[in-house]
Amino acid sequence: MSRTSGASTRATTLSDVARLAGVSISTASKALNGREQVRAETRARVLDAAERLAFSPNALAQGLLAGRTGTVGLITSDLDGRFSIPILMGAEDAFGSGRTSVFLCDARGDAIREQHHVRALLSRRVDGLIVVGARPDPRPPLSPGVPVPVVYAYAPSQDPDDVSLVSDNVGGGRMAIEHLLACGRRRIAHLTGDPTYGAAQDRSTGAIAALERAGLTLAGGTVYYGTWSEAWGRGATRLLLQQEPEVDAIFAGSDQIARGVVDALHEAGKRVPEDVAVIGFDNWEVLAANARPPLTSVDINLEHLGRVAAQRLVAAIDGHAASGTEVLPCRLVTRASTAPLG
Amino acid sequence: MSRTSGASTRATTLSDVARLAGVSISTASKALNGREQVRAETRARVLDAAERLAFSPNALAQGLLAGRTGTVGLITSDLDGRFSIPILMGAEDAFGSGRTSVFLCDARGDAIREQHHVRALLSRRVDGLIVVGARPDPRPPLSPGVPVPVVYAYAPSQDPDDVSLVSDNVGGGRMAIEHLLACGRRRIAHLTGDPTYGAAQDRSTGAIAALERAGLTLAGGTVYYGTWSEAWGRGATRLLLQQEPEVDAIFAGSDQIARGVVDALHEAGKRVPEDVAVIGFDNWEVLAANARPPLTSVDINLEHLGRVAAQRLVAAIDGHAASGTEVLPCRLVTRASTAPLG
DNA sequence: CTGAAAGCGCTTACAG
DNA sequence: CTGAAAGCGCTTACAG
Repeated sequence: MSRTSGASTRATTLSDVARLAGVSISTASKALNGREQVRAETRARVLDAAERLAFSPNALAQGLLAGRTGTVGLITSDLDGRFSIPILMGAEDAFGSGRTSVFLCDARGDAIREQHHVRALLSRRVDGLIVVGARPDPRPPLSPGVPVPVVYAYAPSQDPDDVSLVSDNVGGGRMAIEHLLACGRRRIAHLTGDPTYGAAQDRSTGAIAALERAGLTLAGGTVYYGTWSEAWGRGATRLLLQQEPEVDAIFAGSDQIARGVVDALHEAGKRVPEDVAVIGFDNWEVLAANARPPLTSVDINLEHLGRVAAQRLVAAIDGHAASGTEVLPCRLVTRASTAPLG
Repeated sequence: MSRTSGASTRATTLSDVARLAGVSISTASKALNGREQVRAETRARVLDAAERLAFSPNALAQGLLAGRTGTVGLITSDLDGRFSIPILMGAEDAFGSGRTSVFLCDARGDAIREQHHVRALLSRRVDGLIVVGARPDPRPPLSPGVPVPVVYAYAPSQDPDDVSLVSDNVGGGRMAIEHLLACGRRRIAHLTGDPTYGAAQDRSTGAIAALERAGLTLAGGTVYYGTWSEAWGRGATRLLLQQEPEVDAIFAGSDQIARGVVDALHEAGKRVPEDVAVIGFDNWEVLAANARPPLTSVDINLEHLGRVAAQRLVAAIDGHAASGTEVLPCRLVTRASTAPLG
């Protein structure tokens, strides 16, 4: 018999504790929960009994009584785990250790599967839901009638009355350009991904606005939209170098694109950052930190997003419902791919 | 008042359904649960009432009765989400839709935090636990006395009696070499990561054995151990090319290393795969698919690992406890970085 | 300060 | 075929 065969032994219950301590169940309950009306000596006896029996109160029974379970559902559509885990970690932090547990469900971008998970979670009486979208564009809200608070993170709900948390992509774009300007760059291009992504548009908007404020326009005359891939980063860079050989900085819309940019610059005989500074977006560690040189990148702060999502959810559960979309700031992480013009 | 303010309205209960259908609670229960002893017309009436009230049975109450909750805890230490999400997806598939929900907790490599999560999950009466390690080496088992079945995935337990599931790294190393041999390569080197990782040792062992079987030895005469980074992949490749300029294939111990290998080969004027074939390990999509050329890689099949972990856990919960470490096969994913010698 | 009783929402023998 | 009763493990008024 292995240790795990203990699965069959009944868990110790409050009445076991009460019996061992020689008190009633209600007294045992009060003693364990720190209620006032218990004699110190009695409380000690109960605590001791609980300790010896390794008593762990049944959270199901407690939840049934309280009408609150201390559980939350996190529904994601994250296929490679890049978004969900940081958001989960932020949420765990915000909920505080042990007070709340998180059900994580992956809907895989499928509305049916999502609906299915919502139903299962509601039958488990989660106190609330966090919905993490697959891409950072407005998404349809959960079907109406969900009886618990919902917070949308990363991808906002299309319903402006819902509580949504998104990254400030406009601000991130501005931040990237301002950093390049501070490095003394003046011929700055912007190569980015799929133009159907709101995030691509927003980052461009922020970038162009920051350039305008400095009295500049984009090198190459326009934003280079394409796909979120290294290959496009390379191709767009080659194109750019033909049209604007004197470019001295490139703002890439993602770290993947930035990786391609750096490679293509090397092949064209350009030094990074001496000749051309490069900045990425997402701060995806495995890509940004291992590039040659390591990439300066705009971090969208997913862990913080998760933390705030959890805070808003807790507030809503406690009846302090907010509403509307909240935009959270990005953060610049500087590495070797950007530096002042020597 | 937004829709989410519905949080305050009491959820509909079985007795609401019974009242609307004009039957007793017990009859309503039987009708909904498909028990035999209910007249068809009565059942229809109950089902209709449940439908109209959007009744969703309280899983807490059911779990309290059944002594089983249909929940499972997945404890991970995955900082970037690379392992947990595929494993979670496999587990979700294996558990079957809706029958089981998964609590995901991130211990972040901290034993205290892990212990903490275990306690919280046990108080929620999970039916079992899956523990996903931070790195694929044997790890200390959960503290004894956990009253539910535990399955260790990715990183095995140090206790050989525990149920553990690991990837066949020896087989993966063999597979990589056999593929290169099948491509007609004969001067094959192996550059890999941190030698304190059992996985690094295992992959090397498999590689060397496969070479021996073909009457060959490693190009360069030895395994090049280093770190799991692109930088090491580049450095090791330069070293190798000095010592063994005629190398015609490189087996890299990870995709990160393989990315560095490819870059360094290009810089040395070697074509991939014409002059040197390159194969990676992990099949980390973002790295492998975007390399130039895209990398052939050994996939450790995390989703399958999760699926099997869930199956073993379900079996143990049902009293069919297995024991010991089970080794799951890897899978070769071919891309353009390997090809037959022209 | 302590304990008997009611009840959270359900299921399952057990009578009728 | 239907329903009253007991009980899963706990907490919380309410008496004593």
